[in-house]
Amino acid sequence: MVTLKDIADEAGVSTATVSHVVNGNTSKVSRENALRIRKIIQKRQYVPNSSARTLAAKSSHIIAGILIGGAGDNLLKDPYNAEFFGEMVWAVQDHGYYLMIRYVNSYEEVVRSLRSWNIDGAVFVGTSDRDIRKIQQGIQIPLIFTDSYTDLKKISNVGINDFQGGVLAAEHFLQKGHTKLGFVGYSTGEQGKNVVAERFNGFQSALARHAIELDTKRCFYVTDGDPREDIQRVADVLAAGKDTVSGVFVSADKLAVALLEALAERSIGVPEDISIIGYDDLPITSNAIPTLTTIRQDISQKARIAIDLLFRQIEEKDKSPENITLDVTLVERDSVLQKS
Amino acid sequence: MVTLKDIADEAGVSTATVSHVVNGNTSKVSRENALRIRKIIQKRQYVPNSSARTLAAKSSHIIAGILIGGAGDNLLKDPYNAEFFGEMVWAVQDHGYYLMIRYVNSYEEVVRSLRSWNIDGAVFVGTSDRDIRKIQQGIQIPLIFTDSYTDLKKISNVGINDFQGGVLAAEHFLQKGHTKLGFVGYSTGEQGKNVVAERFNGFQSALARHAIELDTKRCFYVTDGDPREDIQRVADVLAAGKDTVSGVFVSADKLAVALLEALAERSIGVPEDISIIGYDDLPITSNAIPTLTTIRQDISQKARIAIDLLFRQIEEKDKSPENITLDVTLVERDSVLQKS
DNA sequence: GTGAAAGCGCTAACAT
DNA sequence: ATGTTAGCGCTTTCAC
Repeated sequence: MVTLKDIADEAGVSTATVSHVVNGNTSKVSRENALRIRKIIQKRQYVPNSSARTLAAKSSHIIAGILIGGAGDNLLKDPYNAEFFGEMVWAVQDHGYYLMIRYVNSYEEVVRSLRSWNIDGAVFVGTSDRDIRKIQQGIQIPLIFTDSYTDLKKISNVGINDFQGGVLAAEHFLQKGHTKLGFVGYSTGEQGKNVVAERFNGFQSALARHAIELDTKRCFYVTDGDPREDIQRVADVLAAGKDTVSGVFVSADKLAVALLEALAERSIGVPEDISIIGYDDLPITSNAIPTLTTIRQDISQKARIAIDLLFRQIEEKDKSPENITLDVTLVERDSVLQKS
Repeated sequence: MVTLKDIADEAGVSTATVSHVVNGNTSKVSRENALRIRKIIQKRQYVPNSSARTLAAKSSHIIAGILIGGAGDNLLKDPYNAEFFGEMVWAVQDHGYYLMIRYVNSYEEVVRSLRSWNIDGAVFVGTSDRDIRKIQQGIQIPLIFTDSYTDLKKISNVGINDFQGGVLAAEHFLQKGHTKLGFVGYSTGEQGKNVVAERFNGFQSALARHAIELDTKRCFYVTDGDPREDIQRVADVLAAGKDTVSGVFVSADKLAVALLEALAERSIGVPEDISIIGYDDLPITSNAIPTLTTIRQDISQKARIAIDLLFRQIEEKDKSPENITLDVTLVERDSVLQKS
């Protein structure tokens, strides 16, 4: 293994000089020396040892991508996570950093890995409010959370306008002549603001503005994880009372597609009998039958902004936390019927 | 920051003793000391510094997941890669290791990152034969490649029985009464054995066994990257000569789905006019219209086996390389017509 | 069973 | 502009 010292010896200079060259500290080294040293580095295929660097400089140039979820689940198989972290990879590398991907199910674990590797910053997906508090306490490097509605003022977050998504869905239904509406969402089990609640609130309040009430009997919450069974139940209720509901806003495309299938099995036509609007605009929406009208969020953009934010915080030591909210749009496809 | 030394001081022992405790080297420490030290570690929330460890022990406990591809592409957005690497994450963590994900487009870059971090082992997806040679030379840690057909004897590889997949497709077509067949595949630009060529060979040779010739005019190769345009061309030819082809074997589901759409635009019915068999069994196949009959490979299993192989090589220092081939199966859906 | 001490490869403060 | 040197936190050999 070729070390800094080897290069220094061969060049007849001190390790300090070589170190400066390696780190592009040109102002401290003479032209000739710099050039000569670079040549030797090239020739000997010298690669700096990142561990030694980290140890001495207390900065690893590692960014952690943390996914919170149940043990054993393939978290990246979820198209949302795959796009988000997949986009992060280049963004991180473009800054000359390395990306460590970590699945965790306890905050202690997060803190341990972050500390152990002298991680310079981390981006989280799937964090609950409880965890955010604890993680924030245990660690003092830049941390970016996503889709969080915690009231902790000092956290940085990138989210989308979930409320507005609900509004868009409501307005689209109204515009198409639907007034008997329902809602299906994941139940997060969390109190207070959260992604699902906001989507619901936006939906409900836009309807209220038009003096339309959302029948709570037509609002369903399904458990996260495997929603298959719950969705069957929802489909049953919907099928039974199909005259009482003409449009359903579903808080996630994954759920909406499952509902589509469950309704098809019960010979309920979409959009003839029931219209559906999803959320996220995952790739599956264009292959669904019918193709799904949905609220689109730009996942890749979210990832890039998360990394931008992160590096701004890494560079400007005590930058104050930011909370960024991205816009969403409605993508019209074939799952909403135009009523005469 | 709490260090080994802090713990040692508080316990009134040497750092060597604490180090042994941390590393579970119980045989070298008295019961009482071990217990007491563990308590202090717990109380002080001591977390070992991985960089220092790596530097001293020359092993980082980092595994690299390397994806080769064009700059800028979101490689993890591809469902195959997402499932493969997503599955790797747990497998790696279960062994107490960390996963670094890296997109690269040159072998020098691979070698640099691997060396820089003292990476203990790496798994590759998307490597070309040329690269494998060079990477192999530049680095002497356990390396696992996937889907490679290089003739280098000393590399470890996990692949699938591509040839057999082609055979299964051919037999299925024959069994359903199809004899006028075609093929569509990515052109890899590589000479010699490769995934696409093997799938084709299996297909062709199974047909040959039944004295059926594959018309080269009905075999198409499309460029990797964005195949949209090429697929349009293929669809045109297929549409024009639709009486001369009744079944097409497509070397990848992604391609098959694109073809499905292109044919639909030309009012060619699948499977009424043309039957199609894909390859991979990606999730999209069940949402395609019609649902796609395809050759299934178990991507998660492949990932787990890759990691198994890797750790066996890491543990048994000079284990000889292994080349594992996994079976594939045909999943029958609705894209192949039963001819009377 | 325990401790002393020599590194691992690098950075950065300080001296020249 | 360049060199000297003291660590960074840990592992590991060797002596006791």
